[in-house]
Amino acid sequence: MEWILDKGRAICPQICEQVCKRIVTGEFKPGEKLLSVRVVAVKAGVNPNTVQKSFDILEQKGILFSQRGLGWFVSENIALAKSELATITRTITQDYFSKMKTLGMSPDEVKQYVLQWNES
Amino acid sequence: MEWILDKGRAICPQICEQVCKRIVTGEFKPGEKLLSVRVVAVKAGVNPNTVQKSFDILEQKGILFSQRGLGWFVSENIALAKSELATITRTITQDYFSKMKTLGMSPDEVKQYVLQWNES
DNA sequence: CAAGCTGTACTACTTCACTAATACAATAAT
DNA sequence: ATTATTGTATTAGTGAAGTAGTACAGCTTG
Repeated sequence: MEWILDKGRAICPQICEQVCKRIVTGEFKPGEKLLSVRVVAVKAGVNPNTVQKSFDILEQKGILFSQRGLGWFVSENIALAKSELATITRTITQDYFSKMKTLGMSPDEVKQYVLQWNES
Repeated sequence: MEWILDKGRAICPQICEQVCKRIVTGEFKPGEKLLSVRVVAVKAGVNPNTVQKSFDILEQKGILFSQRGLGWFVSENIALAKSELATITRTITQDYFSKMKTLGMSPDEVKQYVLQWNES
């Protein structure tokens, strides 16, 4: 369970994204217990409160749930994570097109530009 | 000269981008005098200091230059703005691919996803 | 029961980007 | 020369995001 976070972006949403992704890819299974807030915080090199906040958000969306004294668990309803991930993907792409538009690129030009992209 | 800025992103780089774009598209011509820092600030609904900072950055890159008591002017060397805009475009795209990768999408999958995108 | 895990809550501190206000310097127009 | 407009500089304040530290509550295991 590696946590590669991009400093410079807000950490909270990144953790949310990562959890959703791992659920969708099957790395986290329904009902599975996650590592504790503190442990994740250390592994990710982040403050426990930030992890807590992220998990709270995911709980509100029904993707995770917590049991006091026990830990955090993956919800049985994977569809929620799947849908959330799709929304995130969409939002990020929307933002990308929006930014490129302010630089004077039409959607079609953006598509062409992306197509010829090669590099990681 | 409209200034549509996306709150939520840092304003400084957005102003820099916009100026570069306008130079490249020919809206701002070499040697042309820009509106004053204060006027731009009002038009963009932003603080004059932020505009000043942005222009300073562009001056450092040789894209703009200032004359005390006179105003800000577009440099004769448009290639600099062109190159800067290309760099920005590239960086934004790089970031986009990077974000999508953390969501589990390979570059090829990203390309497919972008291709079928329709919406502004 | 006691110890050691958990989640939860709260307050204070730091940093960054931007805002706000003011003052000063240089140029042009009158 | 005076006035207005410009760039420039400085200081202080604000809000968001994250850090840091501490404390409390509930569950499990020995």
